[in-house]
Amino acid sequence: MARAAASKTQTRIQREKTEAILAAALDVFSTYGFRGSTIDQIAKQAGLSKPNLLYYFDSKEAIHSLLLERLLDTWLEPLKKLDPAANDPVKEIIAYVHRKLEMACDYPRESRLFANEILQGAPRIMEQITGPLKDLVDEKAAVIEGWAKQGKIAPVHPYHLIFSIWATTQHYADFDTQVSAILGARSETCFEDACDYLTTMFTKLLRP
Amino acid sequence: MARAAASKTQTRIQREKTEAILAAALDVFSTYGFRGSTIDQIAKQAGLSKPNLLYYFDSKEAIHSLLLERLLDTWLEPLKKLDPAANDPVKEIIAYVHRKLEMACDYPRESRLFANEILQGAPRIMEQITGPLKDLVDEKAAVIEGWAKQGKIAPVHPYHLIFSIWATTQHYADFDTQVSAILGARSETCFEDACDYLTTMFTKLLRP
DNA sequence: TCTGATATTTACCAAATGGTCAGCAAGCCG
DNA sequence: CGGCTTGCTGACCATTTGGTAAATATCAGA
Repeated sequence: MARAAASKTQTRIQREKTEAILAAALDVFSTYGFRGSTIDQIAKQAGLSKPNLLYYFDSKEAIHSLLLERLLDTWLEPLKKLDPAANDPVKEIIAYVHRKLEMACDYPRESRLFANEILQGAPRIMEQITGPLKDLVDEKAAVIEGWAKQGKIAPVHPYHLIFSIWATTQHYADFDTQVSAILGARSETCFEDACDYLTTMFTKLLRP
Repeated sequence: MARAAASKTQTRIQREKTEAILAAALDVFSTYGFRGSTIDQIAKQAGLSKPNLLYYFDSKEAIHSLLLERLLDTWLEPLKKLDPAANDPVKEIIAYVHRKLEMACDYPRESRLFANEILQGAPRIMEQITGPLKDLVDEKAAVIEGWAKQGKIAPVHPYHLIFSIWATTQHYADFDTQVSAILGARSETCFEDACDYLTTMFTKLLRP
């Protein structure tokens, strides 16, 4: 626990500075990964000196952990909202795709932070993956399979459906550099085009 | 240029050691990214001392550059093979998906190396992206658009089609940790399931 | 087997990095 | 204002890191 955060009631300055640090850390970690990032870099980005930053957080790892911890909740929210009782399952899944795409476009740094962590073998969030994340996916995969058995959507492998939704949506955040470079001027309508494209793709796939 | 590699004819040892180094470097770089990897780590993995490694390569960056350079050719090959004269465009694109998926599964480290580089803003391969890669994609996107206009495939945004193929196939290499953790025992049939799933998805999308 | 080229090691360096500490400065509250 | 807590800094430290230099060991060919 950080010295400053150890007290029960945070002061105004504590709140402001910790948030500034986390914001800066998100920038840096999402770009360079954990090992590729330095405290100095984060401190500079946050407008603090290194010792000052370390007054608020005990270590580099502590910042990273807190960031990942906070991330996972937000990250799972779109899938959590998938309603098993929806009366139009195709629309419900498409809505999930839209939420996911929006999240990737609104929070690209979060997406990259997550991608970096997974790429490196998820050393710091493996428990979260095999725990809450897996549980949620298992649950929702069962829902999807149920819909398929009832003939409400076309028969698809539920896990690979989820993977393909993750892959296609997060691609726009994680590989943004590449996407922008290739689209050039077309980048301006990228989000709308992607939204249309993915809607079509998953609708065609899922319509019974 | 590395001292050892400067000579025109490489000796047996030079060939062996450079390959060992590149193999080790691929392992390390693909996991930790450029900044997160150390020469010591690579040297150890290759069974060499650090100075000995630096006898073959001038710097950490030199190894990384050579790796990326070699990578891009292999990486673009599947798309290059997309035949504009194919008489069944849907099948032709599906075949491309299969080549891509196979490549992701056979060369996951290469996929991750590339992913790491793009995630970090592609500082070392931006020219390759805006150059050869973009040119190839532009060319093939035009082919796909042609097919769509002729009614041979359903009308789709050609660039986003390509992105979605990249995203879905590379996902199995880049996010393997996550995929395996979630599938658990189901991982064994992952490749076949993914192949089936993607075939269905893209066939449904593209069939006119 | 001798010799020159190639290969490898030991010892080293400067810079960067994660982190600490003692002391000084600012806020806050009576 | 005075005093106590909170916030911040500069100097410092040990370790790691990328990289070098010189000395030594190994190899291939005459």
